Amino acid sequence: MIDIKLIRDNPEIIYQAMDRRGEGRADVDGIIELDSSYRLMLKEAEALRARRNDVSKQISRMKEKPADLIAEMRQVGDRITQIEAEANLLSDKLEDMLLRLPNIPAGDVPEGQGSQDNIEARSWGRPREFAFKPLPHWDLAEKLGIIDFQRGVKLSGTRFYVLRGMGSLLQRALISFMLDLHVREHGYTEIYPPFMVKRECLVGSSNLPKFADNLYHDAEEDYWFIPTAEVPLTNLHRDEILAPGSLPIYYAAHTSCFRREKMAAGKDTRGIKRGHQFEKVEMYKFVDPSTSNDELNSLVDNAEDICRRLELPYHVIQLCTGDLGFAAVKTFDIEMWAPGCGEWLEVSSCSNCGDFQARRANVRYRPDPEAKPRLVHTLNGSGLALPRVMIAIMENYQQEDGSIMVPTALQPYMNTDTIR
RNA sequence: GGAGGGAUCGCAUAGUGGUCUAGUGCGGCCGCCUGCUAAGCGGUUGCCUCGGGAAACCGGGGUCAUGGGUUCGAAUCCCAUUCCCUCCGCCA
Repeated sequence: MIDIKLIRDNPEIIYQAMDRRGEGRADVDGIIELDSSYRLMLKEAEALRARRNDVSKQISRMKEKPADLIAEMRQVGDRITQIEAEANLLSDKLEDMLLRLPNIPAGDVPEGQGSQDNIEARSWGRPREFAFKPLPHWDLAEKLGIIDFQRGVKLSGTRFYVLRGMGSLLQRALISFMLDLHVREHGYTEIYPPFMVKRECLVGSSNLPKFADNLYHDAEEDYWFIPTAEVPLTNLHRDEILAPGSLPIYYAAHTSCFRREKMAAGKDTRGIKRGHQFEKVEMYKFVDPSTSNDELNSLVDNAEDICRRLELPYHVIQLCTGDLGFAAVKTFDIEMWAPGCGEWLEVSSCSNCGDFQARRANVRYRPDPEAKPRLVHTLNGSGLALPRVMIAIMENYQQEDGSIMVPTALQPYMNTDTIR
């Protein structure tokens, strides 16, 4: 959420931000208008309250209770109730509009309309030369018996699959490998959070109210299935004031993620690239605002480190203003080349959200013991998304006989050097 | 799921309709005292929001789990919800 005071005092900054994102300005005007009428009403209600407080105090000191004053205050009370009811309607509407307004892109984010305007920041490694025609992972995995697509569909329908034997072990090995690296070498604390959370957590992380379409929801208990560990991690410190010296905080979590993928019906249904349920290791940071840009760079590097150690060629893409996510100030995606299906796979997306989520989730810190609380900055990044890394491993490490070599870094976790 | 108890300023507690502008202790901060430390003494102490101000700050409103209600007036009374604790039941 953008600070209403910033919108109120510097609307031109917000107009420019919306233009850069390719969004309209209409909502901004609506917000400014609502805000001003709301504050007018609030002022009136508060003046009446001040009077009632004052008179009530006087009455309390009188022995004889004056009937006329009491009658008048009864009317004042009714009026307050009336005005506040109207003011609450306005403030609810205002809140909803603010929650649907995207974040302001950083000044150094390249301008652009959409993904075609993203720019490559750097690349690492060289794609392997194949002496044979590399197979897509769905053929490889099926032949090896490590992914069962048909039974996945039998159990749960389209976009579900079953990992089996070495397929399941490969995923588990990767999860342990990634978490170990983040915890032991990158300084993250491992977290195991709930996979179902309350509605307000989704508001805090920016998934609600605007993106309800992509979420699974249990109506009976009002539990929401997390689409990413970013949701519970953001909310770990919701409504808290972090003590001086406690920043930065680094968390890493492995969770299942649940997404309806309603918009993409029929797209990417082959293989394990885009399922309704998938595993991901997520990195999350709560940091001092002055450091968040540097923290983004080290976050991306932590994700890249996984790729390098798995010896999988990748490139880093900086998203342009038109492709930036709702909550992000600045984002870098990491993509791995998959020679079998012949496409770049997004295995990580690392974003600095500035104070956008922190304001929604009310996460603050005290710079020093006597200082007023300030909003933290939050950052999130995949480190990494499992299915796509598995695709990259299967397709890049495949051999002519259909077996798959295990990356050196994973061998201790799998007790073998080949999947056959 | 059933029965009962509870939620107060960082922590611990007091507070059953108007001197609560929420008291006290601990902790924190500032100062004094003091060979050093400890102790002692004095002062101070949250958060949100609106208005004024360049700012320090000043004034208003709100905040005693949350949302409603009763009342001129609610931490206090009523209703609903959430969470916690105890016991019973069920359970990986």
